[in-house]
Amino acid sequence: MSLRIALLGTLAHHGPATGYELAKRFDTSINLAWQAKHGQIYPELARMVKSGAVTVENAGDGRGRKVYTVTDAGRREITEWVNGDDLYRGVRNESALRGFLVTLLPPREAAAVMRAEEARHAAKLAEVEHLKEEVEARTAPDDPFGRYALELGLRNATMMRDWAAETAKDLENKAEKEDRR
Amino acid sequence: MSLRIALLGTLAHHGPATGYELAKRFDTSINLAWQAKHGQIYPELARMVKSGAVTVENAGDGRGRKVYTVTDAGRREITEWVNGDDLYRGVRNESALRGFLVTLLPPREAAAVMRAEEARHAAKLAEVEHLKEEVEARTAPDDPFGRYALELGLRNATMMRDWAAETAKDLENKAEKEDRR
DNA sequence: TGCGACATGTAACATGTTACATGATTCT
DNA sequence: AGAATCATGTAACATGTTACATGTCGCA
Repeated sequence: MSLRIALLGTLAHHGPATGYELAKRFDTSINLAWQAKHGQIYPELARMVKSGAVTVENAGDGRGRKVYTVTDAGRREITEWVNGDDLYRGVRNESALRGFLVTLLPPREAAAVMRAEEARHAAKLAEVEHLKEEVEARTAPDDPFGRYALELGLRNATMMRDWAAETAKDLENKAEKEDRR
Repeated sequence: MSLRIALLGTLAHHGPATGYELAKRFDTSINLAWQAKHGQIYPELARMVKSGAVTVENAGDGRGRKVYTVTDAGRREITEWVNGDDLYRGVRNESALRGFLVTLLPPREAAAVMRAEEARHAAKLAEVEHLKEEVEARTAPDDPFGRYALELGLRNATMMRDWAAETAKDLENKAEKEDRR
């Protein structure tokens, strides 16, 4: 369902696009909210044509490009979904799982694992900051599309990095205490 | 892969358990890191027996309970996974998607959507706080298993709630500005 | 005795990823 | 001419959810 809404939303905001273009948009700011590969996108577009949420048009070029456009029914679907309370699909977070399991290791090793985790999140944060600059350079300053999600991506990466750092610190303290014994 | 690790980790920390018990543990603190239903757990346990990560024993009671125990090979799998950098399976976040699409609505409606989002995250935060108290009452104060993940869950819910609130505020400001025009 | 929790398992389905397959256009 | 990118699609597989199917045990 959510993939469908993500595709409709992108079409509603940026205008008609091909499946290929939609796939590439999942590499930009919307990446922080949703993603999909073309192997999932093409079948979904076909389903949406059938159900009337979008229309197709053959671009008529040799490549067989197909341009998709949202219909009013499609726009209604977006509004309904946004107003719904679809939330919390099961959380599945490898970092949190690592935070869980790390206590099975001796504190020194555990701390090293969390320092590595911190580094990964710091790198992710830099990535999001870069993406933000890119988006800001490309879009009008008063166009908030993607801004809110970008802000969330930034906060999330920061939060994860700090959590990993503090967890590492805590484990390092524990290791030291153990040494003194 | 991660489900397998989550199951092994739980067995390693709490000791041998049945599939049913493992399923119930996914409703406690590990819920903030990973989850699974019994429909996924039983087949996975069968696979792990085959590959030697766990052993089974029939409890011998009429209910046909089967108790699973981690093997050394299973423990090794955990350590390897924790030390790996398995991270960032595609982010799929309905809240962020809502933050994306909300700008397609008029500011007043959009603000209402984000206020509802704020309320959902505030409720989630309360839930995690409650879970934390429960865990703290049940486990020894120096047993950090689950504590780090719980802390992350707390931070995440707080971050999401604040983000939703600030986004709502921004949209409310926009609506007001529009009214004055 | 009947209900709810305990207990295991499978089947059907939905979602998501990777690999395979094919061909056009553009740039060097 | 060859490589990279554009462009669409399907098949095989992995993961996750829901529904179906079956039976036990403890308690009111």
